Amino acid sequence: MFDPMENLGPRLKAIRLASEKSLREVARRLDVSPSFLSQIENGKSQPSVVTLYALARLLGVPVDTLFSPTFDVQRGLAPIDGELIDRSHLGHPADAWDQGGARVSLINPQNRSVLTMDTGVRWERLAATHEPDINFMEIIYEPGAGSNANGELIQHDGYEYGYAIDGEIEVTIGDSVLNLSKNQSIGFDSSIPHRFRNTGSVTFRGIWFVHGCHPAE
Amino acid sequence: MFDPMENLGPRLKAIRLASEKSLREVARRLDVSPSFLSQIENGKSQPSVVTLYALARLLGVPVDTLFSPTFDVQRGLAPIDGELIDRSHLGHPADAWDQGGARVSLINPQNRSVLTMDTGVRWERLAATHEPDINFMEIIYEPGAGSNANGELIQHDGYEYGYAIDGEIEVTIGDSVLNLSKNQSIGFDSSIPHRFRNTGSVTFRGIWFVHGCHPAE
DNA sequence: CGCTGCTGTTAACTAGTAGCGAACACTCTG
DNA sequence: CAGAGTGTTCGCTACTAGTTAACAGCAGCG
Repeated sequence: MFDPMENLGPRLKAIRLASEKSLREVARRLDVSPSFLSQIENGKSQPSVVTLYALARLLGVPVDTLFSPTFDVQRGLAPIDGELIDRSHLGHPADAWDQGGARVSLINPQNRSVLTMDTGVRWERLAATHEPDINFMEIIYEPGAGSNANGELIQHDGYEYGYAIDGEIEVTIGDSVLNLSKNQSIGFDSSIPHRFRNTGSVTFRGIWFVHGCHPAE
Repeated sequence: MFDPMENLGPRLKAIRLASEKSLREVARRLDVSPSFLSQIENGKSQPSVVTLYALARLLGVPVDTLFSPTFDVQRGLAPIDGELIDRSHLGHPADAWDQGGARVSLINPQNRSVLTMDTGVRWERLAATHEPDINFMEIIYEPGAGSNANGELIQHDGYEYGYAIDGEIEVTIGDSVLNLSKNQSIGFDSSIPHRFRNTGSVTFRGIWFVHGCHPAE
């Protein structure tokens, strides 16, 4: 058996910080004193069930998330922990993760499954429904990084949609070379050969949606 | 808001009975007194967080199950609750704009097609491919605004994915009320009745993806 | 029938803690 | 410097989580 309380505090704190709420703000909305909340977060006190529940609600996470040390909201179990996933192939982006099972999946930044490529590219999964051939993720390209080390174009069935949160990225689609920068968005038929490359000097972050309408079902 | 404790006791009892364990047996394995367990089940006392957790473990259900007002023991997720659903009208979000034609579409913020609702809700289209039943957009909810003026839930075929760029929004899906705040992301089967409402004081902005997988596939 | 062993429920009590207010140290901003 | 924000610690108390004990009801068994 493992002690559920051990991780509760730190976890709560992590989630609160991730959602950029101040301790006092959460305390106020929870209708508890800031001091008490601090004590909870530092494991010096334990909330009652009602408080715990309210807290989970406020932070937008299922209660179970607060217990398991590593936890992936969508499947209710400790996930494949990112980082070390061996990804030999690099096939279709929509295959990146095995499709999870939930009908509803709300994910906190620190709970995302992460796929790190060797090239300074990271994909962080944003939701896992049981819908096939769909990937919803945040993609991060460090300066100089490209979707493909040697610069070749890739293509796959389906469509791809993206929104630039931060930074700028060079998008090559077919013959055109476009620049996608902050607040711009893009959508394209991904059967057209394409490639991304961060030619700038700041990290690029974008919300990406890959819809691989299954070639051979 | 609903009171989480109200259903906790009865629910625990139901689950225990379903698994054909006697109160005393559960109490013994939980290492609490039978009387106390009885009090919990009858709402005359409340367990501590540790006890609750142990109880959930013992009964083999996720903690959240114990809170959800209606649930299905088998699937562990609150099912679509029949009571308030009838809403056939209220078209499909994926039909919001007529489907555009390009294979590639890069859109600048100031060039987006905008759909303004009367309720302080705006949808700004982020890409227009010729893919049917897909909508990729930025959605903006002013404080107080809701996806539906009268607060009804809507449902439609397909899936919906969202990422919170700024602010916070209350998401009701089925029986669950979640809070989606900055950097959090969500994905859900949109055939479950759902609703959004900005209950906070700042404008909510999110990247949204609605995928209406046409019913007759 | 009484006895034993099970079921769940209630009453009275207490040890422990959930939660509080006040004061703390720190960092920014003006 | 003051002022407003951050989170943390201390000491206290009101309350409640969890206890034991006695309760009622139902089954089988000689």
